[in-house]
Amino acid sequence: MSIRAIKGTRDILPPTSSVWNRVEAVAREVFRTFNYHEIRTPIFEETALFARGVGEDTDIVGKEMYTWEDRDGTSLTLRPEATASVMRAYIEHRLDQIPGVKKYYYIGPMFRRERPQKGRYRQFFQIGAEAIGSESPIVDAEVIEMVVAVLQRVGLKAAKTADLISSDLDPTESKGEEGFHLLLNSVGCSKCRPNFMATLRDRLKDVAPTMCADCQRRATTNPLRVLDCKVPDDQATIDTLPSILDHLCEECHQHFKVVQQHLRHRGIAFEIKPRLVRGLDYYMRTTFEITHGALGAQNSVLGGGRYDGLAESIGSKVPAPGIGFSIGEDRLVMSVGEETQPAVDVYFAPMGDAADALAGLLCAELRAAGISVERSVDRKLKRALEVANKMGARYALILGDNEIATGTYLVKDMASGEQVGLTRDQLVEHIRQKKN
RNA sequence: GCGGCUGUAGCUCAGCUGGUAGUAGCGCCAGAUUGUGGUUCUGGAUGUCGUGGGUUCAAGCCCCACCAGCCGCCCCA
Repeated sequence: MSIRAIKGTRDILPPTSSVWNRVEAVAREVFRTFNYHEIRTPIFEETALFARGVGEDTDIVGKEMYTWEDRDGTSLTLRPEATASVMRAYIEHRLDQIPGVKKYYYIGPMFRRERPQKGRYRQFFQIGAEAIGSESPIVDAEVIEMVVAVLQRVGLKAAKTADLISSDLDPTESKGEEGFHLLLNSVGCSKCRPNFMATLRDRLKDVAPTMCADCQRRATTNPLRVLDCKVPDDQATIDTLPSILDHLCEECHQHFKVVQQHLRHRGIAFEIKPRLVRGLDYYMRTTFEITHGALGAQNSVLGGGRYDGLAESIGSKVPAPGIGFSIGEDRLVMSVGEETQPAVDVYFAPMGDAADALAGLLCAELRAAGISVERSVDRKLKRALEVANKMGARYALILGDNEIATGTYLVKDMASGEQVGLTRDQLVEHIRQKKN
């Protein structure tokens, strides 16, 4: 058997690759308007970075990383996410010395060794952004506003949200299933979360035995996950469990309140979901997620949150509070849907040796004018036009002995079939005009 | 990592209770007189039937293992 792409990886081919390009271009443009700048970090790092940053006990670190030992014995890991790397770079280059809130974005592949499924790959792509250097809830709201802007600009519609706070997202435009849906929560801080965890564990001791097998297990391994259980019979019990939002300390409560206020000011619809749990240890206070109905089981398009303690956990002496998100680009592209690749402007068919000799320079001129050109290598005009048609070319450009004798170029509009003989000067103008 | 389903030409698929692969549709290639496509007509190419074993006189169809994809769980983007 021939060599194939390995499990969980894939080739992104045209025309789908053009959707990826568009999504990335839109993201970059939106980020620019919020004054975010690109950061490119290495694709592998010392394993310890992720172990400490993401958290030893998370599934990501515990069983999903691609880790190997380098020749000198250091343990290296293909990055499973980028926030830890951005923070590492921030600390390493003393970016805290730059005034104001530091804003970075990245686009690139991440690696997690999970069982592949639709919307979940072992090499997948994230578009993410981080705002570091401020604890202000205004930054939280702005980050969320920015990512919502990316989704909208890419053509997604907001879904009808249950406890909708009035909105310019125009929720009536789409049916609940189809659009995207912003979920918001606060998971507290190092002061208040332990209290909540204690009461939650306490309660679970009593109720867990009546719940599903998964929940009984989670009750000890990962109590927060119980809140996220989808088994119908468990829902009644879950409703009786304490909510993190009732256990926030005063600072966290205030912070969360202000985030919501600012989202309302901007008319961004959201749903508060006290059960929203994130799988990375570094999250605190604000967490959020956006789901999209068209995706199936892996319906989360992006997730994010605040990570004020991350810098310290990877060894920084200076605090570096921050908030960020990452978009699952593979999933975003899926929910955007297919698009057709822009067709070539001109399919150029030179016929005969004299035309061949002139062809190169003419192609160069057209391209220099911004016109895309495919030069035919077929000898027969009939064949050339067939190919031009199949490619969806807008124009066929014919140059043979007849044209050379009269000093013209025959331009054929493939849609209408009309042909005109033009001089060299008229040629570029003609094609450009109709191109717009 | 666990469970279920699936795997036949480039794509979508057919293949009856095991008998030696289908003129299938789309696509591709070549023709239907000399420099004109999109419609039409004619002809053609392509498959180690996911891979490797096993049962059988005989396997695309049955059994086992592996691989890959999809769906669900877990988790997350």
